[in-house]
Amino acid sequence: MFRGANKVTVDSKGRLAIPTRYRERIGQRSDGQLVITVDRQCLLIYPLPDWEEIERKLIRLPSLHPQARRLQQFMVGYASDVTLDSHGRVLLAKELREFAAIDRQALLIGQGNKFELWDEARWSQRIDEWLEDEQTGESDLPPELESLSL
Amino acid sequence: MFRGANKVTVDSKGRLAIPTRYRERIGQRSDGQLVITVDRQCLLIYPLPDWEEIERKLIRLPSLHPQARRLQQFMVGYASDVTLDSHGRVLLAKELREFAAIDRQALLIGQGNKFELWDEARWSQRIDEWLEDEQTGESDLPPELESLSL
DNA sequence: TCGCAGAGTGGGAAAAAGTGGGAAATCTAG
DNA sequence: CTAGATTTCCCACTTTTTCCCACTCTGCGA
Repeated sequence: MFRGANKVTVDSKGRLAIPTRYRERIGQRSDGQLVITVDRQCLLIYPLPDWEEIERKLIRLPSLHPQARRLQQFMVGYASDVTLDSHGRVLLAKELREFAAIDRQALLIGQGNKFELWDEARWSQRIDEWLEDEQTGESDLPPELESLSL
Repeated sequence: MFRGANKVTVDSKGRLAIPTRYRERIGQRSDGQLVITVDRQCLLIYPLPDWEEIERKLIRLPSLHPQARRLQQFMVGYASDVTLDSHGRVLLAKELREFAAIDRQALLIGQGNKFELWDEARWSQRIDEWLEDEQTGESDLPPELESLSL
């Protein structure tokens, strides 16, 4: 399981160093092969085998449903294969950096079987939104959440 | 599986360079032969064998059904055979370029067994639509999507 | 406190990919 | 049959990518 948040920097060539503590696990799981794709506002980073499972699920969705089609289009469409280089870095394609507005400072957030990669500014904006929503009590939670005990 | 987004440029002669990482696969699958046809807003690029399968399916559709007829007409009608040249480029027929409003800057989007080719401006418009819909909570998702865990 | 080791960062050079243009070949129309 | 136009093929230049090396920084132990 990947956990924890790390500040990371993307250098001028678009390279991103994966924090060392994850490298061994990634090496084991997929021989250093990762797939990076887009979410609404951030990028998602999967070990190759985990991605392949997701991809299978996506492809099985009904392709005439516009929302499903769009999800396929974006997630599979942007998915890019990368391999860790000799220093444990991966190259973020320009298209991905543009999509997620990632310039230099970013946050790598462990999320179980994947990572999220956020532009620093967007992330803090998101924190603000979260706190605001809590304030104004925007809480029509789905039943699964209602009964969740933390 | 083809995946990933690439910025590509169509030169003044209408030629499009297929990114190298796909070439080997295309060479194996169809000896460099591709079929390019139209979708509603973009072009579709299939390896020849995959296209032939699609074509068979299309032709078997009930030809009295107006929507099916139209799909046949456009997809089969515009389908054009191309071969990779010595530098891995293909020639986009003028009719196809006009149909999809592809002028110079375009995006090649891997979608499993095929590619989509979008005019750059149209594609970013599509991204905007996606983000908007998500915002406004247009969520009559099909059950397959509701329960999808990424 | 100093120095060493591991991690992170930046940059240079070789190689590969992308791009554009020209010449030869083919086609079309008069 | 010929002249013009279009297509096809190939070559050369430019840009990007990739690989590798070197320097810096931080944290830990001596």
